[in-house]
Amino acid sequence: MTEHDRTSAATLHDVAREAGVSLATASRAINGSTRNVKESNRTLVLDAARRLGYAANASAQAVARGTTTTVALLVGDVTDPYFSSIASGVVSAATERALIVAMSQTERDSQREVDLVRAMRGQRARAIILAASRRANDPHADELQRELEAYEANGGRAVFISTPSEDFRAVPIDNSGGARKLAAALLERGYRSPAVLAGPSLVGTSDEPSAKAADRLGGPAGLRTSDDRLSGFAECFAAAGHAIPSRRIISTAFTRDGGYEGMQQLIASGLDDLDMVFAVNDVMAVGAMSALRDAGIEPGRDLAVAGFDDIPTLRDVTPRLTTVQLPLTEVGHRALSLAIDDDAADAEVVEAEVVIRESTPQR
Amino acid sequence: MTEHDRTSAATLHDVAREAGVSLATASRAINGSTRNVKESNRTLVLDAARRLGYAANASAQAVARGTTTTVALLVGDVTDPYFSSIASGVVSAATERALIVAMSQTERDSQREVDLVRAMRGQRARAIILAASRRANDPHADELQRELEAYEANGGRAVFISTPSEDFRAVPIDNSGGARKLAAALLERGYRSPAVLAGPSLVGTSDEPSAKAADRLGGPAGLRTSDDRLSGFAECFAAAGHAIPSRRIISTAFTRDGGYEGMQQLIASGLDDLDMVFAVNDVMAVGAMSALRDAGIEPGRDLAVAGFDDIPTLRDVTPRLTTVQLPLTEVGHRALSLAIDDDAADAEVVEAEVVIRESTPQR
DNA sequence: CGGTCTTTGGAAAACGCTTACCGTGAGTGT
DNA sequence: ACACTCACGGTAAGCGTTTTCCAAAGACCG
Repeated sequence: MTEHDRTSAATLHDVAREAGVSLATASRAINGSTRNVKESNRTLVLDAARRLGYAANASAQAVARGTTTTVALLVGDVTDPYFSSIASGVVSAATERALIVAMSQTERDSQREVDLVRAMRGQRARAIILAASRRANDPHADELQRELEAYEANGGRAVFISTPSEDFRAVPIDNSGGARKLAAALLERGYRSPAVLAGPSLVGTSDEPSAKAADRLGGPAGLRTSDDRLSGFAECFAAAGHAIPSRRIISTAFTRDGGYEGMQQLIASGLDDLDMVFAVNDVMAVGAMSALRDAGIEPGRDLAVAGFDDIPTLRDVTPRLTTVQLPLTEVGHRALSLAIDDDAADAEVVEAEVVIRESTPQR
Repeated sequence: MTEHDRTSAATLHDVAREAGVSLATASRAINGSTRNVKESNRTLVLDAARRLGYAANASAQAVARGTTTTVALLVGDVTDPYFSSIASGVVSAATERALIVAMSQTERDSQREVDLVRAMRGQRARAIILAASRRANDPHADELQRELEAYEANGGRAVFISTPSEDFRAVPIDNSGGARKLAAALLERGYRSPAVLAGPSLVGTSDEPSAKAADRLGGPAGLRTSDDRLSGFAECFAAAGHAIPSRRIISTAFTRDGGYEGMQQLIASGLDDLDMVFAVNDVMAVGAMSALRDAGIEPGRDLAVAGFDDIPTLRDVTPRLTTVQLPLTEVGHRALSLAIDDDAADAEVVEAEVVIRESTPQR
C-alpha cells in the first residue's frame, strides 16, 4: 500500500482501493456531488487521496461530465500592454471561479485567429474571448463567423472585446465617444490643426490613406477600433470647423513601431501649422513621441501628443501623455463574467474618460 | 443527413456514420496514425467531418491517448513586461508545436502558486513552466517541491525560469554575472557611490534590509533573482574598494511601485554623495525614475539610474535607461523547448549583456 | 415488531476517443 | 493454381471519470 513509485498518476480507482471503498463512493467523496457519503468513508477516501497524491484527471472529468473548466483567450500580442492588461483581468477573474485560461496569440493574423478558434472548439472551452482586433474588411471574417456559430450551436460562448457584435456577446467600448470627448477637450485647450496616426484604416476622408493601408498590408483592412476612434475624433474637429485634411491622417500599423513610423512620415512631409498629433492608441502615441524626440522635436512642448487606452506604462513616460482612459483590467473581468456567468448583465458599454496630462499643454 | 441542429457537438461516431465507414477508419483518417487508410475513404471521412463541422474532442483524445497537448505557464503578473515578454515567447513556441498554453498568475503569492501547480497536475499538462519568482525562504517551498516531484514522477516536466534548480529543469539566467558586468561598466564610467533598489531580500550586507523586508512582507522572503543581482553588483563594487553601505541597499517590492517607493525612501533619507541607483529590474528602475522626477531630480543628469532585463518599454522612456539585456522572448522559447523537446539542449546559461544608455552618462 | 421512508454503497453504463487484434481480399512468386 | 504476404477495414477493449439504477441497511412510525 501507499505505493508511490508507479509511473503514471494515481487514478480514482487506486484511491478507492486504498480506501477500501467503491469507485462510486470515492468519486462522490472527492467532488462532493448531490449525494452524501458517510463521514467515516469520506475521510477514508480523502486520506487515501492525499497519501497517493491524487489529482483528478481533468480530461476524464471533462468527457464524463461533458463540460470543461477551460476558457480560451485570444489576444493579438501579450507583449502589448493593452492586451496584457485585459489578459490579466481575464485570468484573475477566471482563477476566482476555478477556471483555467488557455491563452493564444493571433499575432494579428486573422487566418491564425480562425485556426485558433477551431483549436479551442476542439478543447471544448467553455467560452472563447476574442480580444484580438476586428477588421472591417477581413477576408476570413465569414470563416470566423461560421466557426463561432458552430461553436455557440454546441453550447459555447463567444465574447468580443471592444467591437460590438450583432451575432455574439461583447464588451463594447465607446471608442468613438471617447475620441469625441478627447477632441472636444483639445479644442477647448486651443488646438486647431491635428494629425491622426490611425491604424490600418478604410475610413480616411479621401481614399489615399486606405489605399496606402491596403498597399502596406496586402489587402484592404480597417481595424474597427481604429476606425471608430479616428472618426469620432475627426468628426468633432470637423464640426468645429477644423476639418482634418486627408494628408494629416496617416495609416500605419496598430503598434508602437507603427506609431514611430507614422510620426516619421509626418515629419518628413513637413509639419507646417500642425499643433498636435492624436495616435489612436497609447503604444502608437508612445512610439510617436520617440520618433519626435529622435528628430529633435520635444513632444508636449514643440508638438502636442495624445493617445487612447491609458495603459499602465504611461505613468513612467515623459511628458505624461494625455489619453482616454479605459478600465482594461475591468474589461477583462467583465468579458469573463459575460462568458461564464448566466446572470451576467448584458453588454453595457464601457465608458472612456479623457485624462489631460502634460503632453497637451494649454495653447 | 448533414443535420447541423444538434445541440451538442458532432462526434467521431457521427462523422463515421455520415461517411459510411467504421469508427476506427474515421479516427485513422482524421489524425493520420501509423496506419494507412485508402484515399477514397480518407476523403469520404474528411468531407463528412467538414460537413458536420467536426472538431475532435481534445479531452476524449487526452484520456484515450493518455497525454494532453497542454502546457502550463505560471507567471507572477502578465502585466509586468518581464513576464509578458517571456509569456509571448512561450506561447508562440507552443503554437508552432500545436500545443495549447494554459496561463495563470501567481500574483506573487506562493500559496497560490502551489495551488496552481496542483491544478495543472490535474489538467495533466505536458509541462509546467514556472516563471514566477523563486524565494530563498519560502514557507511553501517544500510543498511546491513535493507537488512538482509528484508531477514529474508521473511523467510531467517542470521547468524553472531564471533560477537554476538542482531538482528540476531550468533556463538559468546569469543574474549575478550580468550584475557584475554592469557594475564593472559603471565603475569604468566613474561611478563610486551607488545605491541599490533590491527586491525583498535576505542578502543585505547588514541585517537591516532583510529585517525590513520581513516586516513589509509578513515573513522572511528573499527573491532569488533579486539576491543574485544584488550580490553580483555589490561584490564588484566592494572588490573595487567601494563597498556599498547597508543603508544604501533598499528592500522593496519587485514591482514598478516598489521601485517608486524605494526611491522615495532613498530621497527622504538624504542623497549625500550618491551618484547612481541600480534597480534590480527595469520596472523598478522606471518607477524609481518617476519618483526622482516627481521630486524635481532629473534622472540621468542629476542622478544616474540603471536597471536589469531590457524590457521593450525602455525604448520609449527618457532618459534611455542603462540596463542588462536579457533575451526574454528567447528565454520563453527555450523554456518551452526544454519542457517539450526530448533532445532539448540542456540548461545552457542565458548570458546577459550590458547596454549603456543615457541614464548613466560618463562621469 | 412489521411496514414504509430515507440514507448510503456498489455495479455498470455511459462519455468520445485510440488502438490492439482479427479478418478479408488483392497482389506476389513459384 | 497455390500458399503467402500485405494493405486495409472493422470489432471491441480500453482510458479515468461521473452518474443512473438498484439493493441493502437503518430510522421512524404506529
